[in-house]
Amino acid sequence: MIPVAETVNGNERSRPAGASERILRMTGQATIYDVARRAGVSPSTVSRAFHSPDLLRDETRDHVRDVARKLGYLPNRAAGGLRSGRTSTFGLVVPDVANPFFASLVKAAQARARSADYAVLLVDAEEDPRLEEQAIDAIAKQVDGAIIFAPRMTDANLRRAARATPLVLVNRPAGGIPSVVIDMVAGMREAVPHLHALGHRECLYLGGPRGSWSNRQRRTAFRDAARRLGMTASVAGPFQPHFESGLHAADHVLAASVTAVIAYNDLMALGVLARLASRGVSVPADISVIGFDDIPMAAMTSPPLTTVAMPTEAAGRAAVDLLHAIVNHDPDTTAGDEDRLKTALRVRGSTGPVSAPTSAAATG
Amino acid sequence: MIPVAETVNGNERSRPAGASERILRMTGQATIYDVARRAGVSPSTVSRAFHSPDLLRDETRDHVRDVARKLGYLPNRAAGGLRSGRTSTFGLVVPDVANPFFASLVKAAQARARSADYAVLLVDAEEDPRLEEQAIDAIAKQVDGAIIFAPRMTDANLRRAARATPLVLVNRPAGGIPSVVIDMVAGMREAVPHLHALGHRECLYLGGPRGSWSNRQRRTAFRDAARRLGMTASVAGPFQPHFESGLHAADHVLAASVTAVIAYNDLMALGVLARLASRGVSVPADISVIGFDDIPMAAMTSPPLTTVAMPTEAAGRAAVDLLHAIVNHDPDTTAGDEDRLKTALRVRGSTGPVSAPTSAAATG
DNA sequence: ATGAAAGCGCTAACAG
DNA sequence: CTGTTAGCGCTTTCAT
Repeated sequence: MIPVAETVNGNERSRPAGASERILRMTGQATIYDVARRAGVSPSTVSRAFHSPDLLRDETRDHVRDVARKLGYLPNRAAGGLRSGRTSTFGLVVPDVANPFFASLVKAAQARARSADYAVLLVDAEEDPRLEEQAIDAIAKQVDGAIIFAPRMTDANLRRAARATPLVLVNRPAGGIPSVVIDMVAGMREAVPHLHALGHRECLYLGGPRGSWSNRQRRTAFRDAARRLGMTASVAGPFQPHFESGLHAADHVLAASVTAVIAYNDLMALGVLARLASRGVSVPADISVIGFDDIPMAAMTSPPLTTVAMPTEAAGRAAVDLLHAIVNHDPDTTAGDEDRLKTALRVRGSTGPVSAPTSAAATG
Repeated sequence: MIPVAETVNGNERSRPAGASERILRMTGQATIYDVARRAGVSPSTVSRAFHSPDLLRDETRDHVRDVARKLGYLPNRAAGGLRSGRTSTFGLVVPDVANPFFASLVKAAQARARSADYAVLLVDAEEDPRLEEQAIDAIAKQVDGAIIFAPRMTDANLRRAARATPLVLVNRPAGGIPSVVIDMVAGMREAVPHLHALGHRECLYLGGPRGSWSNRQRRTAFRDAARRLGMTASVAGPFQPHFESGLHAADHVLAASVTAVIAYNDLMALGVLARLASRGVSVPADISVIGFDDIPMAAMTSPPLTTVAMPTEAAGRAAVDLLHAIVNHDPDTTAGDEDRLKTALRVRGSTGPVSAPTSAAATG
């Protein structure tokens, strides 16, 4: 038999304690012990060189770091987390990363997490409430806390999940759990009067996913605002929050013979726009369309889509900040906190008033 | 002093070995020891109940699982990984999650990873090559391998990173490292002749990010294809691959007085479209525009944008499959493997030929 | 078919 | 300032 190799990639490998013959591990990686040995210090000193540099003489610190770099030492955070109880990782669960709305939230959250030196474990729940629940359980122990965008999970399940790891909910308040919510009601209260001012008297809300808290918020606010102005308000749905749903929903719009439409989100609104155009209906001359979210692409239809802008990036950052504060027991943060962010109607392009209201539409 | 609590959330907590007085931990979570004690078995049996169920009597397995569920036991994968060397987590590094192109890749990869029971650690590198490198180092030890979409990293750095953890590169071959590449050259070889057939004789390529491998591929293929057909080919750029860059780039298009434009990606192409429209230029009557990527929104401009469709979801899945095969030492996978996926020109809407070629444009 | 014991790589008391 | 020691929660030989 060939004698056991003593070096891997030129780096000596050994373990001081009881272990005598230490060989190469699967991935020839330098551990904290290798660095310690090579630098002629103890493992604790290596650890301190990175985590508590001020406890070390500058000289020692620099030397250790130098050796570490030479050996290509990369710390195993999971191992450290096991001991310290802190993984420096946040979970982030969203219904659909491919949806620009969530994508920008993910991006902002990721950036913010990084600047606080946290990694992000992402789960795309594929708009499936069961996956949302499973996801939280699956990652609970690997993270210091999680940001959950799960519009369809029940309060009970959310609370159960919150026992496994600190949670921050987004756009989905559930008693006692800290959350960041975007105030969509305010946006609806701008959008409906806007349509009214344009002369519309019959409007239709195209609903989002079944069971979605956001959708209930928007729908209720829509009905309230319309009723208050004496407008005829009808609703259709539920629809999946996708472009394709908008294409399909456009037929409901035409059937309902309304002059104004507010869609659950931009993707749907864009779908409506596209289908209406292919049906020869002119927007906004014949029908006005408003969508929520304000994704960048909404600006580029002609005329540009009027939207209710949701501060998604701010929401992503706020969620990370809140979670960070909770995990680190910042004094000025109480459990049950709820960050509330504002929406704003964003009117783009020409939106001339319509001629005259058409006949009433059924309320569903 | 108050005697130490023996139960947390109703679950007894204790540790068999040397540790005598075990108290509650920060998050009152059940460990494998709690389950073991409660089920009257050893920790190894609990572990086996989940990982090697066939080694146990059905009776034992069911009992243990039952107790585990009752106690709300969630395994700490990081701890297991420490021992077993497998974290069941993949890293995924992309330049920009908010870009629909990457978002759909992330989504597909995530879904595929989950179905193989892997978690995904996501890093958004913010189009910054330094962050790309740091990201890999930062997550190397927390993952079993990583999928890297880093168009700007150097081969040397990539190879260095590949020593830290198994890597699969996307759209960025680097000698020896397994990769999944989308064959953009083929797409360009369809797009340019398409424009030629439409009567165009002067075309402009709007370049992507500086240093991007993808961009070099597309640009070279563009020049070759145009030259072969005797077309006047010019290029502009580099541009950031965003909608806003397209708005700006549209001015180059008008200045170059070409009749056809191929943009680095859809986002830019849409920006060009928007700006041209606001300048009163009619597409495709005056100028033809083609973009790469084929994001869903590209279908909804009027007329719809002609695109070169990139199989992003397939790429995401392929990358995960390849990485999975490598990590698990599947026999039919060799290091240096390169999966190659095809693009396809997707012509949408009316694309009538132009009247006559304009004067030549400078080649840059 | 199950248990006992050792230890993954790291950090945190506690000593000096 | 630095070293020693003892685990974090889990998996895995090695014994039964």
